[in-house]
Amino acid sequence: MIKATIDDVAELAGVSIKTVSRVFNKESNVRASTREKVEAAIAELNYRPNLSARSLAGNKSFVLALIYGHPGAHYVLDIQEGVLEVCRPQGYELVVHPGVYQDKELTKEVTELILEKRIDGVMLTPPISDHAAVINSLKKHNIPLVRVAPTENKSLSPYVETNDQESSYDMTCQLIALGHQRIGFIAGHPDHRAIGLRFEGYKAALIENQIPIDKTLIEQGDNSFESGEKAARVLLALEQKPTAIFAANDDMAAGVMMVAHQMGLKIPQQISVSGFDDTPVAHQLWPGLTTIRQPIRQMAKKATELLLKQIKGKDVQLPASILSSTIIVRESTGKANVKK
Amino acid sequence: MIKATIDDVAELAGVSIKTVSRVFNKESNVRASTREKVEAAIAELNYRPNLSARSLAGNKSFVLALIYGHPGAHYVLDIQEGVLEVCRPQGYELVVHPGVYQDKELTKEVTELILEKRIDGVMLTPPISDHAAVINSLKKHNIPLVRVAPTENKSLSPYVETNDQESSYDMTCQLIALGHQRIGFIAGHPDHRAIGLRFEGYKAALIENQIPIDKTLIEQGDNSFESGEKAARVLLALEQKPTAIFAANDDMAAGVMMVAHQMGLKIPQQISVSGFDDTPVAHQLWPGLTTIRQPIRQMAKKATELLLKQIKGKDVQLPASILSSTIIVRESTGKANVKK
DNA sequence: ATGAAAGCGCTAACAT
DNA sequence: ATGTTAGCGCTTTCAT
Repeated sequence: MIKATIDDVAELAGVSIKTVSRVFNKESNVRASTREKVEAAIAELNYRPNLSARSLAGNKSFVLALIYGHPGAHYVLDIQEGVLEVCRPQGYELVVHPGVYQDKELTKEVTELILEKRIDGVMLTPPISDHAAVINSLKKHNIPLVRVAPTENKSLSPYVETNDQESSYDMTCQLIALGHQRIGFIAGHPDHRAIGLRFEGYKAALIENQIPIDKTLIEQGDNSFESGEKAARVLLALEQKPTAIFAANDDMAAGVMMVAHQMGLKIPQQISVSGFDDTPVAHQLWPGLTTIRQPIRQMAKKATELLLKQIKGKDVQLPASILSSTIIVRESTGKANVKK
Repeated sequence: MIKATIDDVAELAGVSIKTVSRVFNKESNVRASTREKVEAAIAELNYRPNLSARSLAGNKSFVLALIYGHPGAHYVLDIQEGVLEVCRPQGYELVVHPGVYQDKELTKEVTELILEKRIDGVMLTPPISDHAAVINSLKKHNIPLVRVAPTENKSLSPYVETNDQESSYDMTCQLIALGHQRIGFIAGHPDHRAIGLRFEGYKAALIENQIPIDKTLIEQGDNSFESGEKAARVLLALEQKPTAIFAANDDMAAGVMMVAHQMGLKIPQQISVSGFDDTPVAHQLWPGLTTIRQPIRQMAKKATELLLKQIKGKDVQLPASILSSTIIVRESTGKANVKK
């Protein structure tokens, strides 16, 4: 079936195996006519080079690793599929490694993985994109690295990011335009730095619109639904309730909606709610959640390109391009119901 | 760093490389004292065998492939992590391949993947577990195969499954016990056979309880939220409305809840709703969705064990063990509100 | 522009 | 119980 080796191809094409190798690796110094002969032989035999042999001889594995923290299943799967879409056609495979940011063993785990499997390049996703020890170890071993949405030490590796801060700013401005003045904010998990930027966007919008920042309106969450519920219970029990709550992710926003429903508050008439991420939950909730959609798959594709470029020894310039998120307006936000 | 080769270890331990190989591969015929010497040398040099060399010489890749259809991001990620948990400690890596059941190219894609990457074993998840062409191709190439929740041709490969049908039966009985007589059912995508069994469970429960099966209460969905909405609009517009709706998955159940909310129907007072899968959505909806949780991760772990057993040439007996699902009761189901 | 020869680091088959 | 000798199918180096 696929038993053909480089020798078979060489024989059929009437050249040496080195020439076949050159054709396959798109090296120069092959006459066009020779190249065609070889390509015909490859096609006829349905030849595929043996990866193990290539790796052994060339000291490369043709394998990339994706180390992911857990910002949600859809995020991870989207990243994963984006990477595959780009790396497979270029002959690279992907190995995935679920990592836990707080795990003391994480750095060791990752280091062993890349050393044992001779990984050619690594991609890190939030929150691990900002994990200093992992990054250092990778740099030390000189492994090509690319990060998705890092917030710190951006000069350490190529990366891709999205305009989270700007989107949050826009979302907040939109709420203000709807007449909201008391806008609650539920911040994300502190380990997850990229989500921290969302808070910055919120603050910037308030300042820009000369609305004082009221600390009682700001709660700390941890990205989970439950933390959203907890924060909402605090915010909605305030004497001066917010008329809108902006949660740093959809899961927490879903928690807010749950509490609002339980308290008999009408959304959006009595309380507007908005989230961030546009997870599937966002449009399955009632009412539909106004949120922000990141171009996750495109980020993954772009990042993979940057990684492969590095692996192939090409220069990658910093900073990488920034991809834009989009506000998705659904039914959970509406005009402020301000008592006059 | 990890530059030590088998020769270095052999030299340090004062034995031949073959003996080192034997120790590493846990072969017999090594004296205990020799084994210890070798192990000490391995530890001292932090030796890790080169995977490529092992693959090339042994004609094995130490790589498994997971071909997944798309039954939902959490399902996929759960499976993936379950597989990794078992295969990594045994020295196997995992390569993932998102496949589309309807894609005409799927069989070719999978075949090329296993041939080019010299995959040692393959796991199929629903709905691809029942994809005859893919299975045949794999069998033809003699690749060890394990399937998650197949419904057909079960003798073709080892597999793991859960008691979907029984769970659906139990869920339906539970609704009946709450006084429901008119129970709507929204069936899943016909390509996804495992979900079809859920319908069988529903029917069995009705028959058992001598409730006539009313075809107007049965709608065909496709596993999507939108199809759940569509089906709910039909069911809830019936002259003789159901008092409960059981959807074959959570996404469709979420669609039902959305429509009920829009129609101003109180859940569960006017309409009970239940789903299947216990996706994160289930407890983020308001009210919380009564549903069924499958032991996805355990299934994946069990399946991986079966796959590795096959790869190592051990006999695997059919049928494989059946793991049990659990009914999770939340607030979306309640007593039937039957007008007397 | 092309080829010959020497490994890459391991396993397998066969000694001993 | 342990060692020796050939490869596995490529890439690399160095000729030509």
